[in-house]
Amino acid sequence: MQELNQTAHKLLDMAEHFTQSRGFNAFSYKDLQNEVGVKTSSIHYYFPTKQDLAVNMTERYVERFSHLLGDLALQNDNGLKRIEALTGLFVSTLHRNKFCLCGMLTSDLMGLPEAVNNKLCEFFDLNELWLAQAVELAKSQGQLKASTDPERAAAHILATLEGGMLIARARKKPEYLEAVVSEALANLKS
Amino acid sequence: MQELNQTAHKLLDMAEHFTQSRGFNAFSYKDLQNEVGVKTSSIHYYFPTKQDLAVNMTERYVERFSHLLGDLALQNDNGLKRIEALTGLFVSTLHRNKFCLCGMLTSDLMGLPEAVNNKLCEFFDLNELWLAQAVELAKSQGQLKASTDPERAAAHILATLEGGMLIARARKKPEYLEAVVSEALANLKS
DNA sequence: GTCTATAGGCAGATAGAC
DNA sequence: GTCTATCTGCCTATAGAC
Repeated sequence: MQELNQTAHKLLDMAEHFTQSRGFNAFSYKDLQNEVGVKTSSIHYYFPTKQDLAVNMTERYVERFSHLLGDLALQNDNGLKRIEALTGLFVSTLHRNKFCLCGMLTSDLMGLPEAVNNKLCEFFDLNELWLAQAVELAKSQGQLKASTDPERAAAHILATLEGGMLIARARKKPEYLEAVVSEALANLKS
Repeated sequence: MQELNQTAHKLLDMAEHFTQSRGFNAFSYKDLQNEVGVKTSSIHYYFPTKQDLAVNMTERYVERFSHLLGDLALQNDNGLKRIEALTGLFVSTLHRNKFCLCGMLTSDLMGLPEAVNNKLCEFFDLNELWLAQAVELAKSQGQLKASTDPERAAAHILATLEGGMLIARARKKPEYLEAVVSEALANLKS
C-alpha cells in the first residue's frame, strides 16, 4: 500500500461507498467528480485506470478491516460477544443500504485484476482466522460445545454472515441477518 | 411471464450465462449479438430496454428454479439427501465458474427495477420454504434433532449456501461450499 | 496537483427498409 | 422479425496549459 494524500483518500472513500451500495461497475469517474469535486482527469492522476482504483480501494479496505478486527477483539474478552460484535458491524452496514465491499467485488471478479482477487481471499482468510480465535475463546469459556472444531465453525459462521447479509439486503430486512447468525450460534452452544 | 419465441429464449440463456459469470452490468447487447448471432437492434425488438431484459430473465429463471426444486423433492424421499442434492446443484454451478443468478443480481439491485427485486425475494422465499420442508422431513426420519425449528434452520441453511458459494467462488474452491454446508448440517444432526 | 479540452470507443436505444 | 444505419450520450483515458 502506497502513501496516499487526502484527495486520494477522499476518492477511495467515495469509491468504497459507491461499490458497497451500487457495485463497482455501476459508477464512473464522473460520479466521483460530482461527489468529491475533483475533475475526472485529476482522478486519473491518482488512479490511471479504474482497475488501479479497484486495487488501491481493496487494499486499503482490507488493511482497515484488519485493524478493526483487532480492535473488536481487544474490546471483547467474551468469545460469543466478539462474534456478536462482528455481526453488529455487518448489520449496521445493511442499515446504511450497503453490502460487504469484498462480497460486492466478488460479483465483478471476472473483470478485475488478480491483485483484487488475492485481496478478497486475504479478507476472507482474515475473518475466518479471527472467528476461529473467537470460537476457541468461547469454547474455553464454556459458551460453546467442547466438541466444536474452531476452523470449521469459523468457516460456517463466515458463510452465514455473508449469505445472510446478501439475502437480508435483497429483502431490506437487516434483522434477518441477526436471526440467521443467532440460529447458527444456537446450534453450537453447549 | 409472456410467451417467448426461440430467439428470445436463446438471448435470455446467454444473458443468464453472462450475468452468472460476469454480472449484469458487465455485458452489453453487443456481447449478446456476438454470441447469439442476432443484431442488437433485433434484441431491442424483444427487450426494448436492458431493464426489460433483466425482468424477463429473472422471471424465467425463478420459474425454472421452482420446477427444479419440485423435481428434486420428487427424486429424494430422504430429507438430508434432498438438502445435499440442492447443495450439489450449487456446487456444480461453481464448477462452471458461475454464481447464483439471484445472488449476482442482488449486487446490482440499486440499478434494477423493483420487479427484479420482488423476484429475488420470491426466489429466496421459495428456497427457504423448500428447505423447511426438507428439514421437516429429515426430522420425521430421525436424521435431525427433534428440537430443530424448520423455518429457522431453513433460513440458516440458505444463508450458508449463498455465503458459502460467494466465498468459494472468490477462492476458486467449490469444495469449500460442500464443507461449510456439511458443517451447518452436522450441528443439526441428532 | 489540478485544470480545460478532447480523443476514441462503446453503451443503450430508435427509425425505417425489407 | 431481422436487418442497416444512425443518434446521442457517457465512458475511460490522454495531452498539455497553469
